[in-house]
Amino acid sequence: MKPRRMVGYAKITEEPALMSEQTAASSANAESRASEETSAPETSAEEIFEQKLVRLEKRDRLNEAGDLAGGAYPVAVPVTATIPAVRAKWGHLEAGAESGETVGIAGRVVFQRNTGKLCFGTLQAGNGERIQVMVSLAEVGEESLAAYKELVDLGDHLFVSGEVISSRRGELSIMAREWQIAAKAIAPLPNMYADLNEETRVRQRYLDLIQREQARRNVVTRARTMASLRQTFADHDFIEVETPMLQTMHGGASARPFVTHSNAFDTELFLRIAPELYLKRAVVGGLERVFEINRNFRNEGADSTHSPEFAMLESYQTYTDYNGIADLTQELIQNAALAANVGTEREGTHTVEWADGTLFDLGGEWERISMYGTLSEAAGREITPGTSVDELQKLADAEGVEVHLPNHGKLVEELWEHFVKDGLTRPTFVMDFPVETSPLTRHHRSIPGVVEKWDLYVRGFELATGYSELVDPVVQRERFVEQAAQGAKGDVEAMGVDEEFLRALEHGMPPSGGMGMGMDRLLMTLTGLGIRETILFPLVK
RNA sequence: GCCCCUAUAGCUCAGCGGUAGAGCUACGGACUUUUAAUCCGCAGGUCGCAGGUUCGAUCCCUGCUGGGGGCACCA
Repeated sequence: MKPRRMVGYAKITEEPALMSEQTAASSANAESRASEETSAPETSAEEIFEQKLVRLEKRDRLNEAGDLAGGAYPVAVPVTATIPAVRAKWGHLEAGAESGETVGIAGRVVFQRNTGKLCFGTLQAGNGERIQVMVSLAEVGEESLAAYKELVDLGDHLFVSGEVISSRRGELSIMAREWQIAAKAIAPLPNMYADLNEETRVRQRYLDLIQREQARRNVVTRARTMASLRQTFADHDFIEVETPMLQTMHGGASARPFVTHSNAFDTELFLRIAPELYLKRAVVGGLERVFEINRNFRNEGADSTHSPEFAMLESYQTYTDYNGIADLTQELIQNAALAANVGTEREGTHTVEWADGTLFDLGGEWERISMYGTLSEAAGREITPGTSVDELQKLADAEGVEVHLPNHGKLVEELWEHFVKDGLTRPTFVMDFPVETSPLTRHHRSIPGVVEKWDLYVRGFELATGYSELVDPVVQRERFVEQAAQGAKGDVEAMGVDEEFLRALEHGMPPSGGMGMGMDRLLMTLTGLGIRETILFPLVK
């Protein structure tokens, strides 16, 4: 599909002179042109792009006609009102009424209904709101009406100036006194009443946005969510920073990085997998409440919940811990839900509606459960950080849970997922993880073998994770050294010893709580959509 | 990385071992109140690409490429 399109496009751009000659010479005689085509195989572009050629010819005519309609791509048109504004002001005009007011509006032609002496068109604004325009022989004259019918196609941007009226059937309309092409569409508008197939939706998102209300809504929800997060942070005196995406060392998470090369430094560079190590430097420097919303890149599998590039929120707050940062996280998400609901019937509530119609309540206090506690309860036996690997392995075998490279921590996590995770429907903070699975995290202040970490589970996936941050530079160095040893053994996800970061930490980082949250996943939580729908332009091959 | 499904007109989709069909779009015509306007007429396709089987392949087989889903890994 794609290669053929590319070939065709190349043909078009290579032969502009030929085509305009041809189309100008034969505009009144499609049949003779067609027979010329068959005898001239080098111009076979027409066979593939008949509709485009027709429109290219109209573009030429518009440009040659000069003031007939101002050319195909005027630098400006005298718009005096937006389609939504006209609707808001005159939406309740009674059928057949005339407002006496003249406006100039522009929009994309999405439907046409032309009769002999009266043409109707439907113009669509960027937000999807529509208004009818009428072009009547009595108002614009014979020449203008004929030009309208010949030159205006579905998909064109059209400017119309005229009186705001309501048609006999009560449709709010602009009765044109003047009209002008605002931008000629050369490519035909897709069918407006059948959704594009999924691939086209993603590859040509602009068509999806023109065509599908849900696509437009997703973009708005995402923007509002981002604005809401920033507002909540601002309300708590956080400041936003941007840290490097190109890094000489990758770190801050266990993940395989993308590798690139700097010509200037003649060195290997990594696209960041997490901003953590830079944000912590910022905290050392005195940015006591700091956050970043930006892209991370992970060279791993892609599916309905994972994209190679994804937007991530990370924040750090001094003089709080993983409990304090859980409070903040809940507030951030609940405010985002409020923002997503603005203008809907659920305005003012934390209950969001997913694309499939499911209502999901994000309100109230979210439960904080202990990983070991809930696992013990569900398994019907006491499981603690002291439970032996043997005993855990027996339980796993009995339950049919397979664990790759089992150790205490992995067994506990896998068993917890098996016994508890699927039962979680409400947003839930799962607290206190086994130390083996979180080597970069601070040990629990009172429970040995456990770290002060939580995962926030929503819809069965991890939406966010929070920590009481490890700030001891000596312990941090030990952990890096262990990681580097793993790397030497071939673990592609292991990070190296980041001396620059350690130097910062040696200057003292205050006790802090830290949190990371996937933005695309937050949008999935608020909309119920897959990750490819929440990202405007997902990576496609 | 493994398994399954899928690719047909500008768009959305049928279809079948005997070289393709619908709706909308496009093109020609009629129509001064339409709402996906309607009516009449008429075009448009290397059936993803490359091989193979066959008298004959869009259809069956193999490989490749793109897309979707599942498993594994990860946020």
